[in-house]
Amino acid sequence: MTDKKPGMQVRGSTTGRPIMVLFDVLGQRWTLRIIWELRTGRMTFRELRSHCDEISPTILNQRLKTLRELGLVNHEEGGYGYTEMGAELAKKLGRFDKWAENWAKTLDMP
Amino acid sequence: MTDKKPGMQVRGSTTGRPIMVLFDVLGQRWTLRIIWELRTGRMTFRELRSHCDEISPTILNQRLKTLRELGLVNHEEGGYGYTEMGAELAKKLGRFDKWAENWAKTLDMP
DNA sequence: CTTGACGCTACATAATCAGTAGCATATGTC
DNA sequence: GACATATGCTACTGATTATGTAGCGTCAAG
Repeated sequence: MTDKKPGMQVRGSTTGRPIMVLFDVLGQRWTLRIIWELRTGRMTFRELRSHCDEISPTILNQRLKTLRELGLVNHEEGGYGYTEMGAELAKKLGRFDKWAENWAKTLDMP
Repeated sequence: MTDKKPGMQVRGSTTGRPIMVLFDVLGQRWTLRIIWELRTGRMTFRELRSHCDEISPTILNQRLKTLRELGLVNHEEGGYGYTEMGAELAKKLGRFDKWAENWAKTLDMP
């Protein structure tokens, strides 16, 4: 089911280029959100689920499985959380927050 | 159809927080890829399509519509390309490339 | 032996995506 | 004017994914 790994072919790319694999994975619904929510620390499946607005457990589980296989998230004492690489990625994503605020302003926004 | 704008509610978030809107949009299939492919410059619908591995025109059009409404992409002389904000976003995404290469290495990879 | 939290699965329905065909407009060529 | 070509895009059908709700099996505590 989860057979996305750098080096393998992914939807829309026969190269297996890591960035393509990454985009392919992040381009799945909820993945970005899940990574984002974990920024506040480790949490259980159910905690994570409620942080993600009660996302369906089916999807949450699928995403966590993928993220674990890709070495971005793990599950140990304290619940789900980042691996080292996962933390790096999350840090990068964090930088979008400020940008998004500005972006919102350029769009005539609340 | 495309009613995603910062300040509005999106899937999984009642706050309309810009970062959530962003993640919601980027979490749609092909969106990241489309932004990525435009990095080499403006191109026509059809050119863009072939850069994206012949993505269905239905989807491409939907995504472009959304990206245009969100002020990230526009369509003028020379074809589709970034707006100012779009270029900023793309630049940020570009930084994932190197990270992804390293990430791939940590996963025992080609 | 009941209670509660945990990680997760089953299953049916709804939303989204994909793939192919082809239209309408514009531009250039003869 | 008739014809070819490129462009942006829509229509339509079938396949894939996501959603939502219920609840199971395990474990630790009371």
